Amino acid sequence: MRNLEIAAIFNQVADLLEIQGANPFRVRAYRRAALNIEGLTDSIEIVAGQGVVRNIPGIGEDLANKIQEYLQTGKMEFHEQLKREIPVGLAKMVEIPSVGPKTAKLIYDQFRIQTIEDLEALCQTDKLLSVPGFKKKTIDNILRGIEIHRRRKGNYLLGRTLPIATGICRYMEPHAERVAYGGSLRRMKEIVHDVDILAASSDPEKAMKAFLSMPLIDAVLAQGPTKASVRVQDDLQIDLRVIEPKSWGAAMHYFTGSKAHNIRMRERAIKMGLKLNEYGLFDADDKSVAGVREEEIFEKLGLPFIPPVLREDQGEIEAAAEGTLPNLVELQDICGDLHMHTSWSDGSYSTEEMIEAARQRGYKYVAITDHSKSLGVAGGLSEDDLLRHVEEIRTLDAKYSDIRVLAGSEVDIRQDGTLDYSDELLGKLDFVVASVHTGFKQDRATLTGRVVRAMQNPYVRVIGHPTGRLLGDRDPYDLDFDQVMKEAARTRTCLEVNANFHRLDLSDVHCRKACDMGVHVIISTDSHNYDDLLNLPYGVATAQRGWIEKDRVLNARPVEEMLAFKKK
DNA sequence: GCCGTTTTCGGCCCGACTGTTTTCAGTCG
Repeated sequence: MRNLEIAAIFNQVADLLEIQGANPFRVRAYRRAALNIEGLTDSIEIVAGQGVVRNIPGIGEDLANKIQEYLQTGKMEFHEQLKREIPVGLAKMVEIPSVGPKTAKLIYDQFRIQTIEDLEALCQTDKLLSVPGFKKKTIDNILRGIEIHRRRKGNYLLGRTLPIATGICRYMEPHAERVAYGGSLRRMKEIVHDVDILAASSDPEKAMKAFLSMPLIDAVLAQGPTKASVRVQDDLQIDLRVIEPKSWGAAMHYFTGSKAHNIRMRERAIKMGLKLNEYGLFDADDKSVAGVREEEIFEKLGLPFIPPVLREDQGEIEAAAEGTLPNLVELQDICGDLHMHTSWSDGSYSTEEMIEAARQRGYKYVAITDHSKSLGVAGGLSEDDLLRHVEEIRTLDAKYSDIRVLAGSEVDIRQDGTLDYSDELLGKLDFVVASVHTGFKQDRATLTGRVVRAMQNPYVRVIGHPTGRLLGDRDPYDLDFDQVMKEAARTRTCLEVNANFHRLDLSDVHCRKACDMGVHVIISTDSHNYDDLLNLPYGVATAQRGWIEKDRVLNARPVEEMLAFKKK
């Protein structure tokens, strides 16, 4: 997959063109192309091999040629040329908040500054004051921006950020008529960069005042009558926008994004002789056609409601127009959790305690899947222990009438691709998850071979956390997903959508690919304690972002039907 | 640079806040 490489180059070309002062629409064209290549489920080499690069939205003749050139030579001459004309350091400089392309270019032209360190040093002299348009405040802002840029990790896990946003909404509720979070958080992206809060109020001043007096604020970055930005712990930025209640729906749509989705929606509005902005949908006479409810906006644009998780301009508007939006799996469809650990291996609670917790969540079934023997660090069970554990599970299963308890294992896929227990032993279990926990650094062919071999085992129903990634901590290991998914479809082995918000593995992009390739999934929490059970919504949202429909999710089926999904 | 219910040229989404300006450019989302 060289998709990300090409997307990164297009993004850098956009940055450099912007600094050169190129046509903004040309810049946008590169950005849009980058975004669409990033979101592509297939590898760009394959798409190019089939000669259908131009089917990707935003890729025309010119960009198609540039992609071909890069795939064939490993370079893109236009990109190289831009790098010769403009120091790449300038592209880095625009990453500083408050420094845009114009400022970067100006500073470079006047002072030949091209690194952030040099810019900082320059700001500490008074040389910049001689430049028209630069006064102390501007310079202070640049220095502050440099500091934020240095400190910010910029990437915040969905599961860490959502509770903060929910807390702020709860805090704001008494001070406005309606409050909600929007942005990438509402779209449930695995990583978000900030928090967008929207409030509807006929007294914006009151709402704004309440927001700015929240105790958790470290600094106020900007504040106006209807819009404010603040920074809280870990440099997380929170933006608030206050609008009138009559604009609630339009504003929710606008602030949920994505930006690419919004642009497409506005273009659609224009074609229908309408104008869409955060205040509403307006006709040629500037009369409001819709705005109070988000659903109205879609209705008046001739579309069914598009769920926020799909709003990425990845074909959802076309699908909506054709009436072919997916029948997405929903949280309430999930009737059992099929991956969890107990104190028999590295979980925190006893088998009975975990069953009880799952039962209280209303699940109809649960699989207890502790680690297997070779995973010593996680207290993997020996064969004898496993047999005793199965006995315990059978006893507990008999005790409960309202929840079915399946005896399982998360069996290790060993470095040579064999499984950690014999087939005879696996045959005594109801439900087997197979996972890679070691040898992440092996080459693509070896790792792919291990997973493929595991899927060929008749007892393995699902591959756990298929890419092994830990968001922000560990890259996914190198798997040939075309091969893995083909084999998963052929052997009717499910792939797990691990709902732990550090993993979300499969990712949304891989879910979409699974969808396209006829692979079934299981959404599991991989719980090690009670709190982990609460992660399920993140897994469901990730599946939704990958357009996964209910009938593709095995644990959205009754237990007998789920178990009857036999392997080939 | 892309694209087509205004189709191969001439458009391209829209508005808030900031700082420096007296009307706007730059940045951001």
